[in-house]
Amino acid sequence: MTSRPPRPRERGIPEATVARLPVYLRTLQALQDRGTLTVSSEALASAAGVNSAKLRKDLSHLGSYGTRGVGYEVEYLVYQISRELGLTQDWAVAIVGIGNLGRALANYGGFGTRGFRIAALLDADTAMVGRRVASLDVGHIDTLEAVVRDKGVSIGVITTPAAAAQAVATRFVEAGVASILNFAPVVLNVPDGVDVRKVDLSIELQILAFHAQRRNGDGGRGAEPAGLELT
Amino acid sequence: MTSRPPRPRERGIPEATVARLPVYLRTLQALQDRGTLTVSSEALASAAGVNSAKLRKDLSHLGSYGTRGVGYEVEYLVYQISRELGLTQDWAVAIVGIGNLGRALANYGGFGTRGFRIAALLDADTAMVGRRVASLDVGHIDTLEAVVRDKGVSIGVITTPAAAAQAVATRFVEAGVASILNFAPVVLNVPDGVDVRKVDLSIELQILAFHAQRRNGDGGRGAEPAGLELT
DNA sequence: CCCACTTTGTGCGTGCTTTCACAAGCGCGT
DNA sequence: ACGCGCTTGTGAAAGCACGCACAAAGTGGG
Repeated sequence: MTSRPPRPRERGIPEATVARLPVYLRTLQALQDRGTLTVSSEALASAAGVNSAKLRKDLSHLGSYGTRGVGYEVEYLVYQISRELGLTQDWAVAIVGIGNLGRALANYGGFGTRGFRIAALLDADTAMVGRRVASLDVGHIDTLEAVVRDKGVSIGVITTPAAAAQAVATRFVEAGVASILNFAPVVLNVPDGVDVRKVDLSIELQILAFHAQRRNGDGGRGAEPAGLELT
Repeated sequence: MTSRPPRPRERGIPEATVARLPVYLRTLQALQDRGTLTVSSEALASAAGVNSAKLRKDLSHLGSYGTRGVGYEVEYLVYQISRELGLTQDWAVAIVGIGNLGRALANYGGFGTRGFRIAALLDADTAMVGRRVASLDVGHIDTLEAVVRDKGVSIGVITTPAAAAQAVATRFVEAGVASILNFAPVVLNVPDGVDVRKVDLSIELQILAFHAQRRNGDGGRGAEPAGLELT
């Protein structure tokens, strides 16, 4: 029953492409640090771990930024991708749930290179409130709305226990945050127009386990311990 | 095609389906905890945040475990999915890189419910080696091969700085670990047959930023359709 | 100026994913 | 026993994504 207005798909850059742009960007920045000035699609694709045709098609969605016979100018491409991803502006991030994971994220210095700034840390535990983590004072969850408003937070990160995640998400949304990164192992329910991405360790492990089981003898049992052969 | 060891296809469950099974599993376990005995595809899909037709098709790849007119028996389905994902056996996990993130993972109690067991923590920093984290003694990275062999490690988790990740991955592979979960922001280069999954915070943030920028007035092109307003 | 060589940008075929729509099955009340 | 209502399982269609292969476009040498 989503009576959403027509989805104009707009200037559609395919979602699959968007997901790869950050990888290209990082690869290009590594090249830049090494002083590389231009790079061919073949070389860049190889470094980014993708097919070169796919890379060229991905980049073609941004525009024609390459030079035939030469390749792409690294610096220029870095700028174009950054701009497309919105990294030329400043994004204020709030992290809710300052447990082990929340602290790890807060201290993760290169929080994705530039563009993102951790503006606030919030927790429900009064024993945690007031403590200083990563050069920020941990605030109480009750101040979420004020913090979002005063600090201009536009991205919310949820690292709370599963039980608290939905409530935090709802408060984020009602406070006007439309981008949420969820580390809690629950499916968040949010209104249309709010963008939720989830990072889930146990899901990744389970997918690995599935393939590992298939590689081994499969069946219901564990078969032999890890296969010893490779190559 | 070259000579693939056993069978390349077997009972091909689509990759997209595999990625969703853990979500269904978790949702079912939540229902189970609440005492629910059976669930319809509609209700389960809603709770898992997917379309009910998709859910039914996904489950149909495992077999016909539902009852028409009734739905799915929760407990039975939990078992079937668990078995398919390989969670009925025990997976020994080694975490390399005991920084903030590594510690967070080590302490993350419900490491994805049952099925996974953290068997070892390794680090290159001698100041960290010997310390006790999450009831385990941190070992030195040089013992990786011995630990993998002795503890039967089949899944490696990399939480090192980017610069060290590739070397660790290579050592894992050569030690016989064919499943790697990588948190370091680099593209890992591994031989065929090794399964690498990556979890990358900054990539997720950048994708969120892209969509957020698009929701707003956009940064490069004013392609904003009429009637897009919020608050 | 022309030609050989390099590399981009893309049309097109192929295969995977999602969604729709409905026949087949199952339980229950009568 | 029978039919009604509900729900699964699945063809079929539509939509995406991927990768090949090649024309177009640019560079550099003679």
